[in-house]
Amino acid sequence: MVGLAQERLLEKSIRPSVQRLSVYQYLLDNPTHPTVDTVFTALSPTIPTLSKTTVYNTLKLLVENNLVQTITIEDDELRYDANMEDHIHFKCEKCGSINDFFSPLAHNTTELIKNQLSSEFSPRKIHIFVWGLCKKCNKDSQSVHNSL
Amino acid sequence: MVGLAQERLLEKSIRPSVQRLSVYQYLLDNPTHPTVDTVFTALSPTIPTLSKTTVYNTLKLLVENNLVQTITIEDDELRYDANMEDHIHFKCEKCGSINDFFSPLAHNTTELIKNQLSSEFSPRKIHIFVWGLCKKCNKDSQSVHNSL
DNA sequence: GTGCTTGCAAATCGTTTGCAATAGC
DNA sequence: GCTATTGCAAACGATTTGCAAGCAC
Repeated sequence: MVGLAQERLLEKSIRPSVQRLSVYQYLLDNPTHPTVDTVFTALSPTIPTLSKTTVYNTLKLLVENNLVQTITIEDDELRYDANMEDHIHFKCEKCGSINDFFSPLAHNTTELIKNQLSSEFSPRKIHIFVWGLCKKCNKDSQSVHNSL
Repeated sequence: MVGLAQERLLEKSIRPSVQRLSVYQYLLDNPTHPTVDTVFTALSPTIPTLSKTTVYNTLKLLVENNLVQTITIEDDELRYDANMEDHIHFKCEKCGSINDFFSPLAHNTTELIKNQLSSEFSPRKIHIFVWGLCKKCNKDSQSVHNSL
């Protein structure tokens, strides 16, 4: 049996080297919007010769082939996401976590914007980013309030 | 008469130095989502002693005081926007221009997302980015098609 | 005079580039 | 063997930091 990662690479005529498979598989397994450094650090033990350049090259290749997308929710570094479905990204400004929302809202909103804009423009990709407090941090800050 | 820029700085207890007023006024006058470098280059002739560090410091200060927001529609550099209303940013992937949409769509979508998420989270800021072809580039590419 | 602001220079850090070594067909 | 891929080292560029000089109240 051939893995999903390998299958997708072959579909795009990308030679499934160990490095490429590992990077792509890592993104598929970890929908945590990792940075280049996170991916590199995570895979280094398994592939001791891995270089950061290869991680950069591989991610660039995957993005160009629409297997992975870049997430620009941070001011200072790029994140990567192998999930290509319409979804909203929520970043907690307290704990820094980035979570996904796959509700119909995300899909419907994306479609709505696409349709409204498509009379004049050709929208290709839509990203919706939300910043605020996540469930946990929200609760924590309420507890603090209550305990005062 | 005191200008709008100065008024807003004073409201936030920010000392309205020449540099700060110039940077903020530039953003108010040029809703083109400039980069740090663009702002610096534009103001340098008027303020010959201006340093890029001051532009960085000033923009950071304005962002912290909610007078300006950062736009992360580019993979590799930050842009700044003094317009704090709900609006959608559209980036043309051909000519690179970034345009605003203030349609009810932008406002309503933002409100919708805020409301839907607010049962569990505390959303503070929402950005909607759209990539594709702008009106002009869209027309150009169609002309090319027709002439084939 | 004291504290805030500015601006130069150096440092930092994410990312890209050049190029030689390596691996796969 | 030839081409694609990898990975090291150097370069690059945006941003931050340290700190001394200048400015405002």
